[in-house]
Amino acid sequence: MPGIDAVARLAGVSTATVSRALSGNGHVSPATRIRVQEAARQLGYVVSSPASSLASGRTKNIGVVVPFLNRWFYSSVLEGAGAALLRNGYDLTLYGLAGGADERRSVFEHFLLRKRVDAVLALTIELTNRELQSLLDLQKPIVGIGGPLVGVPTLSIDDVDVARRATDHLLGLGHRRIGMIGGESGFELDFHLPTNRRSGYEFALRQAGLEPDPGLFRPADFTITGGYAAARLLLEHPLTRPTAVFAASDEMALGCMLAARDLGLNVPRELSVIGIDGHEYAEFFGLTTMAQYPGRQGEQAVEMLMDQLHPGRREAAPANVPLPVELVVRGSTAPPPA
Amino acid sequence: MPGIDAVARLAGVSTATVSRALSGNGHVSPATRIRVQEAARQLGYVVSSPASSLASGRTKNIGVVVPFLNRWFYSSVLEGAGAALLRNGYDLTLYGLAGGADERRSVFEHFLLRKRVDAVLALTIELTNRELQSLLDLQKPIVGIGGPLVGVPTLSIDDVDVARRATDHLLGLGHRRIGMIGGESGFELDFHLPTNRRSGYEFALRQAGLEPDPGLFRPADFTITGGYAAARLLLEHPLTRPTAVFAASDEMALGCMLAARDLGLNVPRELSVIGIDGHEYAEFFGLTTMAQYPGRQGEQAVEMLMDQLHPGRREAAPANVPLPVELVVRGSTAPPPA
DNA sequence: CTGAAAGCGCTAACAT
DNA sequence: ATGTTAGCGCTTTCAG
Repeated sequence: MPGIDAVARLAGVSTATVSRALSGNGHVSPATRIRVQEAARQLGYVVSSPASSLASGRTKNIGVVVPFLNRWFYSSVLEGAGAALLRNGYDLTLYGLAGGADERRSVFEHFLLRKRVDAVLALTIELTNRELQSLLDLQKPIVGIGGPLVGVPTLSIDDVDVARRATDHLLGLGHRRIGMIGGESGFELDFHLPTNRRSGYEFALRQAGLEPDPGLFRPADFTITGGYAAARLLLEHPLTRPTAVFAASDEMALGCMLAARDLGLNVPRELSVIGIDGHEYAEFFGLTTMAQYPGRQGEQAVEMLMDQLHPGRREAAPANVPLPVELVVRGSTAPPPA
Repeated sequence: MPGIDAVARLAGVSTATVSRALSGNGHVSPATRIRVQEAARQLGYVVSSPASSLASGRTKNIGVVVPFLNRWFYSSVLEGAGAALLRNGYDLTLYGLAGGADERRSVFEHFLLRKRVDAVLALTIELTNRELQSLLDLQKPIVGIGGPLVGVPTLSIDDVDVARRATDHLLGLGHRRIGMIGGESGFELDFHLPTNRRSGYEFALRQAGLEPDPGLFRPADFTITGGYAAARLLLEHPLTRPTAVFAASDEMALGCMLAARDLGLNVPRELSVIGIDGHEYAEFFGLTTMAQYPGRQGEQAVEMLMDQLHPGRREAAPANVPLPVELVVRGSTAPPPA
C-alpha cells in the first residue's frame, strides 16, 4: 500500500499538492492535477481514511440509526440512502437498535461518539429525550426520516393528508361504511403516525358528512398477521360490516384481503380494500394503495445531509417539500354493492 | 470532548496507561485500571476512532458487502450480524451492490481499500474474479455467507441435503408425483444454490425409485410473483399435475399456494406445498418449510471473524459445522388424495 | 506495572 | 500554484 509521499515522489510534487489534487480542496493547476492523478492511479494509491480523518476532522462516513432491518420500509430507505451515499463518496455505518436496551444505550453513549461519522440519519424511531440529546450533542448534521424528531429536520410524508386521500378514494367510489385498520400506539414506532393516519381518515369522513364510528376502527401491528386478525373482527358481522376498509399499511391491507377471502367475501365486489405504502407485493395482490417511495426518501435525506456538509456545493435541495405519495388504483377497490 | 490526556491528568497517570487500561492491551494494575475507568466515565471520554486506528492499524469496524437489502434473507443476516458486532464493540459499514456497475466497481477499488475495515463479510454474491481478488488483496479476514467463494471460508447450509430432506418429507407422506419450483441460474444470485437444490430433489426421488420428470420442474426468480407464475404452469393440466410441490424458497412456495387457491385446488388436500427458508410469513400461511436461521448465520459469521481478529480470545468456534436447518411441518403438506 | 517519546499518514495553515 | 511544517489524538516500543 503506497502512501501519499510515494505518489508525491512519482509525480514530482509535494504531499500537500497531492492531497489538494486528489481531494479537490485548494487550487492545483490542471496539468499537475492530471500528473498526480496518473501517479496515484499507477501506484494504486487510496487515501488512508483514519489518517485523513485525524488530520481533517472529516470522516466521509454517515451513521444511520435504524430500529429494524427486516421491514420493507426500513430496508428500502436504507437501500436508497446507501446508493446515494456511495455516489457521494461516503460510507454508511449502520446502527441497528433491534437488540436489547444495553446495546441500544451503547450506540448512543459510545459508538456514535467515536468521531466516526460526519452526520447521522435517523429512521423513524421514537427516541428518548436522553438519546435525542446525545445526538444533538454530537453537534453534527442530523436528518430524520418518518417520525418527527423534535429539533431535527425531518423528511416525512403527510400522514394526515395521505389517509384523507385514501379515504376520499373510497368515498368517491360511493362507500359510506368505511372501516379502518390502524396502528397501535406501540412504543416501537413513532407515536404520531398511527394517530395522524386515523385523523386523516376521520377528517375525510366528516367532510363527507359522515360521523366516524369507533366500532369500525381496529388497531393492529402493521403486519399481515395483525391485519388479518383485525379484519376478522371488523368483518365478522354481515349486517354491521363495512363495505370498504382503509388499512394504514399495505401489509395490514393484504391481511385484510386474505381475511375477506377466508370469510367468502369477494374483493372488490363485496369489500374494497386500500392500503398505504406501495409495498412490492401490492401489485401482485392487486392492492390499491397510496404509494410512498422509501428508496427516494433515503436518497433525499442524503441530499439534505450533503447540503449541510458541503454548503454551496450546489444549490441546496429545497427543504420541507412534502414527499410525494401517489394513489395507485388496482383491483381491490370498486363501488360498493348495490 | 475530552482527550486521552485529560483522562490521564485526572487519573494521575500517563496517557500510555490510560490507553492500556481502557483497551485491555497490556498490563495495568487493577487499582489504576479502576481509577482510569472512573476518570474516563466522569469526563465522558470516548476514544477517537480515527486517532486510534491511525496509531494501531485497527479500526474496530467490519465491512459487509450485500447484493440487496430489501430481501428477507439478506436483511435478516444483516440484523444478526449487526447485533453480534455491536456486542463485540465493532461497527458495521454497509456496502450495497444493488447500484450500477460503476458504483459496484468503486466499492471494490476504492471504498474497501481506505483502511476503514478490519475484515469483510460477504453475503451471497457472485463475485467476478477481479472483485474476489481485490478482497483477497486486502489481506484481511473474510467470511462469506451463502454462496461458496473460492478461497474464502464460507458459512452455508447444505443445499443438496436440505432439498433432499424437503423432498423426503413429501415422499414420506406418500407422494409420487412431486414437482419443483427451482431457481433460475440468474447472475444475481449464486450459481450453485439453484443447481444444488435441484440435485437434492432429484437425488431424493431416485432414492425412492422415481425418475425425475423434467416437465415437473419450473424455474422462477425466488419471489412470490415468480412462484405464482411457475405454479400456474405446473398445475394447469389436471391430469398431469403433481400432487405435491417443493419450492426452493418460501416466497415461491407462497406463490404456489396462492396459485393453487386460484385454480380451486385445496392445499393440502389436493396439493401439498413445502418451501425453504422459515420466512416470517410462512407461519401465517401455514406453510411447511425447511427453516434456516439467517439471523444466526449472521451471528455465527461474526464469531468466525472475531476468532480470526482476536486469536486465543477464547476457544475458537468450530468452523465448518453445517448450519442447522429444521423441518417445520405446518398445514400445507399432507398425504396425497386417494 | 508504568512513563517517555516516537510515530501512524495525512491535511491545512503559513510561506513563498 | 506549490512547498514547508506543525499537528490531528492515539498506540506502542523501549526503558526503567
